[in-house]
Amino acid sequence: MPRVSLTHDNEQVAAVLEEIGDLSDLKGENPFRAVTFRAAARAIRDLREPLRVLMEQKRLSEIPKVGPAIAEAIEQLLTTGTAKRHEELKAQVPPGLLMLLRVPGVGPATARTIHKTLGITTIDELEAAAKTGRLRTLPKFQAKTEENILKAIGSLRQRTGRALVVDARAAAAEMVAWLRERCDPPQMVVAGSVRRWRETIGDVDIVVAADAAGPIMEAFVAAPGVERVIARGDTRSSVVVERGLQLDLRVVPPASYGAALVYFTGSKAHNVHLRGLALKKKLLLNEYGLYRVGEEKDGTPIASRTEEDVYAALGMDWIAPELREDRGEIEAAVAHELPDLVELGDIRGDLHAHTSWSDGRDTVAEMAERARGKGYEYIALTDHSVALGMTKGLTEDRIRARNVEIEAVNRRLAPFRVLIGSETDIRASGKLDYDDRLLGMFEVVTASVHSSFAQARDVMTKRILGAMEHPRVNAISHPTGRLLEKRDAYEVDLEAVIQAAVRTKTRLEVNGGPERLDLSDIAVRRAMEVGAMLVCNSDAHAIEELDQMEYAVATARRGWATKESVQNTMALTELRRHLEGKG
DNA sequence: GCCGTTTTCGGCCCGACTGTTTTCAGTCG
Repeated sequence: MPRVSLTHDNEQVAAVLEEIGDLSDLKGENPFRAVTFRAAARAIRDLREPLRVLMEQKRLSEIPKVGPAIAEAIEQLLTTGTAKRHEELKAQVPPGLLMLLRVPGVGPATARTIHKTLGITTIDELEAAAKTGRLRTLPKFQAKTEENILKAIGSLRQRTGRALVVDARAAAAEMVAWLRERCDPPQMVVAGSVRRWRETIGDVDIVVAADAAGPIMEAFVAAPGVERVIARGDTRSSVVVERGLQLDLRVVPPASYGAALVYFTGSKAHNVHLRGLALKKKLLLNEYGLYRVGEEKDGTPIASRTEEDVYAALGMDWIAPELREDRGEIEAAVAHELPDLVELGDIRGDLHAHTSWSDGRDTVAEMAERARGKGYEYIALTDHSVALGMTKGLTEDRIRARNVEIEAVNRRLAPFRVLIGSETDIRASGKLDYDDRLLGMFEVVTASVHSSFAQARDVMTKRILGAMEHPRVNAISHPTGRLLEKRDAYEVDLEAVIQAAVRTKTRLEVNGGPERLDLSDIAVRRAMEVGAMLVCNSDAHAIEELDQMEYAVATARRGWATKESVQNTMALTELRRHLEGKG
């Protein structure tokens, strides 16, 4: 999974180096050259210093995989914005071939073949060729391959082009910081789907309460990073920033702040339902306040200043933004029966994180110290099992070696506790990647699917259920395997998995990786209905990513999860009792 | 392209899986 880079520069450079790797592959150059460019990109994402500083201090060559050629490209990128090597490759490789790589199952070799023989450079052309059976004329292409490519294109098309919540939050935070610095409005909040923690974001809504809108609008459209101004008005402006993300700013009078917040937080369905409810009470709700019908033009609102006021005036409890999807939260609020949602502060530890022993960036000690710094009582370090060769999965010898390190850290940081964990692969056959003896070496085992995503639904379901039956498997990680805007969930009978979670006391993970959020909020809701237990995890591969717990908890909240339903809200002693018995 | 020596070029985290093949290339993680 790509990590969040330290700075904007670092991320930009990493992205270009990665693209050089792809282009070099497409051109058919020495494949190890591409490997190196990608490795350098990864090393840059792992950096803890800005590239610019390293360049100024002539220390670029200290970065792993950065030699003379890549250092030159980095310098060019940082000083001129482009790299010679990148431009040359772009000129030599037909535009569009890069897009073909986005089709799962199409790699550089396939892309090259279909371009050379059929002249195809776009996904549309590829789809047409597959539909008319022309792909079949190529060597090593049969009906099945054609079918797979069509399926892959189909799911590619279903993607919405929405931003991941992590990217939208970053863009929103940058803008909010800028506006605070320039104008410091008394009240400002990011509303909309960002505030509701939806898993993907269409656009970002920022609501500000101020008497004079002029200065803040001015600052908004002049913010760094604004690529295009769509609209600039007295109460509302819209701009487009990087990657096409749209930011809307609404300025409302301070007296209307609460009502505006309700209105701009949404969801639309929630608002429609609320307004309908208001009408039944002969009230009218708009973005300025709650009024008696007929008085909205010149009357004083019954409520408007805070959200709490507005909900209370409608005879209901305040509703957490994560619940505002019109999925029963309004009825529950009227009946004063809203769930007592789990909160970030309830989390006592993280049960899924990686270290440099497998594919993580940071050491056991660094991960443990950061976890302790977050106020946790424990962290399970769950490095990968052997099947994931690419991730340096742990052999028995390396499990033991890692244990020595963990024990030393535990002595030093007590009473904080590092739990000896494993993220064990569930292989295509359904077999776990470690035998029972090796599994017995771990205090926490989370099992997950990382291969053969295309298995038939019943095969995949059996595969996962089989793992859940195993007495040493405490949890199933990212149970559906989806990558938002990138890869669909695999076919699996999720209802059967949720039922099995209750029966076998296996926990279902809510994975906080912003591209996963898996289980989804919908599935969490179902798990709550049948009484399955969850565990909220960061799946961190670096110390900063421990903060991804926030996304896991938000997703659990969207699924109405309570503290009692999330296992890692337990204190260590209680947790240990559960782990021994399973669960 | 980079690395680490076997100091001047050979090897490059590698295993599982698929779809096409009778032995493997390509993709994925």
